[in-house]
Amino acid sequence: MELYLEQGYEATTVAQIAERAGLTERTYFRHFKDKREVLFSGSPVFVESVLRAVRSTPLTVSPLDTVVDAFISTSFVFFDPRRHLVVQRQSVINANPVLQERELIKMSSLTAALFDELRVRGVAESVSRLAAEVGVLILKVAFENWVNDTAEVTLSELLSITARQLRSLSDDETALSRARR
Amino acid sequence: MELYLEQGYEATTVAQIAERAGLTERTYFRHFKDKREVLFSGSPVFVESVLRAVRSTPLTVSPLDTVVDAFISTSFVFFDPRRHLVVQRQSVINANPVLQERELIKMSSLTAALFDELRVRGVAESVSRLAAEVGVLILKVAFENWVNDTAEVTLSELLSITARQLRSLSDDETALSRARR
DNA sequence: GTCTATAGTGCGATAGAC
DNA sequence: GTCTATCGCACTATAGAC
Repeated sequence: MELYLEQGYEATTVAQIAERAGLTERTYFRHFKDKREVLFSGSPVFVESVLRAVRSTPLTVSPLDTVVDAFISTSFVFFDPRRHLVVQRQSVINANPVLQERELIKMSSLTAALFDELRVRGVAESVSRLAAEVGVLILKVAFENWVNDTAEVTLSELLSITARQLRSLSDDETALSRARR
Repeated sequence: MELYLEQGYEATTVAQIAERAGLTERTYFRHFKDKREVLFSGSPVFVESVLRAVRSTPLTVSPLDTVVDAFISTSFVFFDPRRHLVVQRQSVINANPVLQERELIKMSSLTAALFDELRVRGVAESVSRLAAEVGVLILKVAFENWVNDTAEVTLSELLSITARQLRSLSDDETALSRARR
């Protein structure tokens, strides 16, 4: 993070990262599969925490609410207390398309993991798929607003707000499409 | 595509691609910025076509319907007549995480382009964002079902079906969350 | 820990299109 | 005469094989 912030991502070599960490280049690649991965090492921990939250949610809660609630409780622990660090990390990512690619595939694997978890709970396949996708969409939008927001509202709050907005978008759409029939 | 299908993506070198095309490696990199990009050269054309469709839609149509309708009309021309080729291409992509990363960032730039287009039409920022995101989500899910489907339904039809499912997911959620209050 | 293949870049030369 | 496409060559860094 230091090197990426000081010199930019591209200008930084793995050799430099290894040196600053007091390791050899070879050892870097043992821990992280490529130059990008070091910025995403927290991702599996986050995913596991979300899945745990889903598992501990009663089956009476709707699938989408289950997912969003899991994000809310996990964000409260994972993101809200570390806003500054998260913002720095995001600024590095936003400046580099190759890092954005990696971030997107992490999101996509989060979606896949949630889909599986919902399926295991007995939710129908097509509903699981959509609930996982829509849930992660809400996370994405809320997260972006949280990072760009100057007024320091919590990510947990923004997740609720975004979920509500999405519902009202859909209500409007439903109303509109009914009106047009 | 030939080489990627014959030998796999990783096992294929840029030198081989250039040779089969009767060019040098250096010229390949003039046309495509990296080894992956050659599989995505159709993407900007698709995006432009979608944006044109959005522009020609009356402002009375809701934002989400505008986006979905644009996908339907463009898919009818772009995907439905070339199912076999699209399926082949997708099988190469699905076998290689680095190609999936590239695909995801193309989707993300489609979302950004749609967001801008809606904004230009005077749609509010937060609505534009969500309509673009939800629209692309519908495309993603419908496309995956289309590719995996043996019964040859058109992508255009699947787009309508998926949009309807998403709406009913949201209706259920709304009903459920109201019931729980 | 060492050794190597290959992706990807920078620069310069050449040739053809308009 | 300018613009654009191709090629050749030297070079670096990532990533993987051994």
